[in-house]
Amino acid sequence: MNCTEVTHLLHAEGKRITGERRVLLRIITDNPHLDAAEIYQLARKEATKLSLSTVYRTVKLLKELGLVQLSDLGKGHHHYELDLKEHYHFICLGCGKVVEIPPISAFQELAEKRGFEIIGAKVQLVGYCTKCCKKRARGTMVRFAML
Amino acid sequence: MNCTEVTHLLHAEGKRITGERRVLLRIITDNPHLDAAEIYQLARKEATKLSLSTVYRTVKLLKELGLVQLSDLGKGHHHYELDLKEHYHFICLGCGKVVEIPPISAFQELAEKRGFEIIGAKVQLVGYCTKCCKKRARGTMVRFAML
DNA sequence: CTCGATGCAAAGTGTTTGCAGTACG
DNA sequence: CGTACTGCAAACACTTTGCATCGAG
Repeated sequence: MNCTEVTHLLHAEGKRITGERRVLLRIITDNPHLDAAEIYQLARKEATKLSLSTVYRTVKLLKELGLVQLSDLGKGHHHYELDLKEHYHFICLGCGKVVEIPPISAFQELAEKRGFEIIGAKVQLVGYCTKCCKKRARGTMVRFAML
Repeated sequence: MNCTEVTHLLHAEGKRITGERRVLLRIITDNPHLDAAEIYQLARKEATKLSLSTVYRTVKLLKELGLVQLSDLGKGHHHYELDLKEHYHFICLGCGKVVEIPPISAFQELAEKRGFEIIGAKVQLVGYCTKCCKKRARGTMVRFAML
């Protein structure tokens, strides 16, 4: 789902394509994991008068149309991701980095066995990235085995 | 990780085991996906004077010790889940039901290949459950193919 | 032109914190 | 008995809403 497609869908839904929306849609389709404040910050560079309300209203609209999904990657507030087709993330507990990982194909069998219909998959692996693994190996012990 | 184990760990960390914490720990270890308000509501049945602050403080404590994980199952606010070892959820877009599904084993290879260390996995499949699939089959068309 | 979209400020949520009193260890 | 924990209320951060105005269709 790219910017143009989203715009077409909005239009098809009878929504108006305003300057603000054009800017917001491009930013949201270009960037995978932004929160409202980050979208606002980027948008203000192009549409200087744009308000935070409009960011929220646009994001809410996209959410209602099923084009965007809320996610909380452990940062305590919402991030927005374009559509819910597939999201495979590895989140590093050491540095907080979020890395995209390739999809895993084992889900469809499960759905068939259970009579579910799977629309999207969201996988979050949590752990330590290569760099933080090394850092931890040399560093002090962690509190518990599980941390 | 059960209630007793969590209590032991708290104690080992030099934390005090108060009446409030006993109640909260039991509720949190017994229930997989509660939010702060729900924990509070349940806890008030046993500890009538317990405050919402204490719920938040306890949950925060558990989070800092790595015993509980925040998650946003698309409801717009935080739910708390005991530890981050493994969480496999199927979320129904029709009725909002959250179903536990069995773990998938394909992650470890990935980690080895990339030099990651995986501590926990959180998988959210999104779609329609058996009941809602049938309902949809008879019902009206949805807005877009993707919804 | 008309009605949906916007900016602004004010109101709502959910969460955190300061402080004085309480009770665990 | 000291100090970590608690309840309460006030502060805070993020999100939503009411209203007058603007502008896409």
